[in-house]
Amino acid sequence: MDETRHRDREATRRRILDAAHRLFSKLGYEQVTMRMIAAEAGANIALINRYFGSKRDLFAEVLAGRGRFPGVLEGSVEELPGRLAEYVAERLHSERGSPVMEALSQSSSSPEIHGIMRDRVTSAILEPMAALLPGPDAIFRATVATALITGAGTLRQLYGPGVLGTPGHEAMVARLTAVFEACLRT
Amino acid sequence: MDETRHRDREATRRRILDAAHRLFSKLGYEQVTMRMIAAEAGANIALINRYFGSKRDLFAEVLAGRGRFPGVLEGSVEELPGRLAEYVAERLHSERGSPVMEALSQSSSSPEIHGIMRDRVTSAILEPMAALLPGPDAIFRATVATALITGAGTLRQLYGPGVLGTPGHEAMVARLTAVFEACLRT
DNA sequence: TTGACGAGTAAACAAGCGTCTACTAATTTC
DNA sequence: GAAATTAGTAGACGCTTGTTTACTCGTCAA
Repeated sequence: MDETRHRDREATRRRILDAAHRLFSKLGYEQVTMRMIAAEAGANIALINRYFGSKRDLFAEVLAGRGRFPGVLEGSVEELPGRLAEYVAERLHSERGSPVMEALSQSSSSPEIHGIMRDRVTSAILEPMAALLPGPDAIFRATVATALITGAGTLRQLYGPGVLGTPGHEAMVARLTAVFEACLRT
Repeated sequence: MDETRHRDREATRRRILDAAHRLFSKLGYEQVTMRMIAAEAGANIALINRYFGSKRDLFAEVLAGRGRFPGVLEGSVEELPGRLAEYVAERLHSERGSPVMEALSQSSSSPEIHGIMRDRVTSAILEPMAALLPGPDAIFRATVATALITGAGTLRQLYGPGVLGTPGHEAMVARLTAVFEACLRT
């Protein structure tokens, strides 16, 4: 009712979830501390574990909530390489990205969340992508494409926006489209 | 002279370096602790910093010492995609890998060593590979190929040896060769 | 107005980290 | 053989981590 009430469990919970989403996407699981999340959310640190149980559980909920591969996997298979190329080209010189992909590029070294990551990558990326692909070895072909996206994220993280020697946007998309076609080809 | 002497600075130094190499390659920078390195090397923990200065410096020395991309970049350009494909196929279902590549897949989220990693990837992989490639955007094309290798390492790390739905070795190499050709093509 | 409920808070917890100091003891030098 | 050198050791340092406990106090029903 009143939008000015000061003690709102749901609102606080969502502020924490949003803050965790932003920080995990940008920095990865390990680099983000509970205190950073609390500060970003403007909430007390004890509330995080009260509402989510643990850091690990919070991470799982972030992935579960926002984990759709945003639109890229929807549409015709013929244009899928082009959409993947656009996605990679964009994330090579911008800040934002899908939380699942960001997490995959940046949190894969934390054994604590391997299970969560694995399940999420499988159900949100690999399986849907493979389902689109005709022909044999669909899962493997989807895996190769996913590896390319992941590696691009890793290098983006390492070299910063712009990465190395990126040509113009169109040329870059053209090149990447050809590569994704090779990945996904029957 | 005598191979049984108990106090040998150089031998201990090398044991520590080897142990660090093994652990960093397998687990990544963050997951490896000084105490783990000391235990693996059979040396006292204080000797690590005495001989190498700090964990960061030790990591840098590991990368500097073993950082050659092992043979893959040597040979004809025409067969480079095939050699890269063999390399990726092998590391998809085995344990061993180049320390630079392993570190790249597993340590990229540690801002502490971004500078070290960046320099090493540039000088050991990207620049030598780009130097082999004729035509425009050589650095970018080498970057795409590197992204694929890196991403494969990340997924290997996440899913374990065998990864997902890998077909037979030959079919896998054939597919990957086609993809690398698309990456590197003029 | 009172009492219960619960959102929010402050502070501490144990554990682990990289690092460093003070020391022991083996080796070498004279 | 004594003294200097130095490889190796034990243990603590300060700090940060995720987590938890004990508490305050705003809110709402009776």
